[in-house]
Amino acid sequence: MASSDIVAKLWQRLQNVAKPSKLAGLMTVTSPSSPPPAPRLPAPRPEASGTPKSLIVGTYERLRADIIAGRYAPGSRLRVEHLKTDYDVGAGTLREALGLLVSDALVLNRDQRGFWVADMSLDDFRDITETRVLLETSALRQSIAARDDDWEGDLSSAFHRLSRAEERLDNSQPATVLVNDWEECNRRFHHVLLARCPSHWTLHFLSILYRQAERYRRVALMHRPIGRDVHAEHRAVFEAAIAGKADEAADVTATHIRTTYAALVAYAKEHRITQLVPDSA
Amino acid sequence: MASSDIVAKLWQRLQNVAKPSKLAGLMTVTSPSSPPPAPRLPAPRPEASGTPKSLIVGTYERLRADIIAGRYAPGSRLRVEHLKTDYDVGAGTLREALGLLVSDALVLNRDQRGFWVADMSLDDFRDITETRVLLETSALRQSIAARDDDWEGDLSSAFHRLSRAEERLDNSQPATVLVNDWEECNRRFHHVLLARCPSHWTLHFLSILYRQAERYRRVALMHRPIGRDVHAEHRAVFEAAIAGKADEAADVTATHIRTTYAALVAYAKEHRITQLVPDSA
DNA sequence: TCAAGATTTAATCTCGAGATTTTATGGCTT
DNA sequence: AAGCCATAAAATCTCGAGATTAAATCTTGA
Repeated sequence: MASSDIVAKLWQRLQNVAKPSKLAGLMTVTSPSSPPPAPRLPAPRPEASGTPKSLIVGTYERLRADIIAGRYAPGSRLRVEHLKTDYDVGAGTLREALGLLVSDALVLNRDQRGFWVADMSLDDFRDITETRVLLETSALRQSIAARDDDWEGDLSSAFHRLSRAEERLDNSQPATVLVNDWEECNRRFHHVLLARCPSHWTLHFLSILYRQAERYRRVALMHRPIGRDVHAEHRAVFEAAIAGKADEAADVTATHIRTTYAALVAYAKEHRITQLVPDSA
Repeated sequence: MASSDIVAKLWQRLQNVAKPSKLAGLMTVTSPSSPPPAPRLPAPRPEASGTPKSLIVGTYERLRADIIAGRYAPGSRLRVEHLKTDYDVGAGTLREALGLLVSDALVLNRDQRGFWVADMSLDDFRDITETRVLLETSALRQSIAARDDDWEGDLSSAFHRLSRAEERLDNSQPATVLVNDWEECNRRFHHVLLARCPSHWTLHFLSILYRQAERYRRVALMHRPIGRDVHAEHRAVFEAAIAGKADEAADVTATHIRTTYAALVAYAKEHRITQLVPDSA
């Protein structure tokens, strides 16, 4: 309840929308029955992309981007009848795209009762964080145990690119394009780190958790840019992994993953105290 | 490759179908483009069930039961055009039901290329087993740490029922109805064990793994009935959990989960040597 | 005899309209 | 004034047919 409230406030700030009334502010996050709150600006349909994807997958990706970017607030309903005009596809197509999002647990679906965006809360983020620590340290140990020359080369490359992206972020104000850039480099670095892990199931679950964490990371990022400490953590993981020090790499990774959570909690508390104490309209 | 081959043989024995030619036997498991191998006997549509479910969910459950029971061989294609007549629903409905199975990873779906039953292999089962050990020991520790009187009562009840089901299986030949009964009791026992674990994500992933393991467990069960050692393991977990001995409970649980995998490997090897060395028709 | 390209077949993908269920609204009773 | 039931509105769910894409077959040439 309380943490969910805090996230709601963060969310509103991130979206730069006029703050609704006290009741509506709560409803937006906690209740599925809120009135349509989102501006009608879905991501454009890319005409000639790399590979010709099906309409379902294309719609799925556009919807996912919109959800992660916060165009649809957590807890808000996703009505097929409305969305199909926004995204310009049939009802069945949109329905299946939503089904894919349900697999990612970004969208929930109760039988005969429609779809809505999964809620966000600090408790949920902590759960995501700790589960990810458990799986990622395990996967990292297995990946390091099976390391080879190719892997070390790929890892060096990914680390280098990430470093450059972090420099760019460090030297400027947080801009969406830079955040997207860093996000991709960060994803790739973590992906390569675990590339030699033989457990497909562990990797599958981690990919789900990573996508979930994306929403929270984005909130934290827009307010507190990447610091040199984060870069130092990446460097420590990289060097330990290359050296084959599995225990050390796992420890640093655990700390690294938990750092984002701690940063969001810290910001949420500070935010609540200094800026959003007056909650009236 | 080799382990996948072994599972294919197990599968054929379980289904009691005439052994196809060498090529066809391999194709059935490894290739998605095999001719329709399954008998057309889908589960009947339950007319008046407990709660009125949507057609999509109903079809999903029928399909899942048929896949787990082995009516559709691993790797075989699931063509919407054929299935919609068998299950007597529209194409869109069947399509969405298949989408739900994709979430469970019991069915795969390549864009524009249709659906097929997920493959089975001993490697995959080992992965499932080890990932489940990692998550379930973690969840069990958290559940025990948060135990209370209600939980102990529920656990005693579930353990009692499981014991009775195991007695019934022990005293008779393996029959499908008894296996189904034991399966449900076993599921419930493990579910109650973890009921106090606060990590929803861990439990979510475990539920997926449990459903996956169901297919493999069923193969092992039909050939090697529940022994008293399995019952002893359940008792050990139960007593340690009630007593609050988290480390002990976790250790026994890990062994318990790995036992099923070891039993299937042992049977597969034995089976291959004594009976299926001649692979010709 | 083998390989590459064109034709045929078959399946998936997509859409719009109709049937069923849920939710919201208004009036009535206690 | 509060709670409950009937009515109305809106949304989900479902289906069949058409468009698009992938696979299989046949033909042609080297």
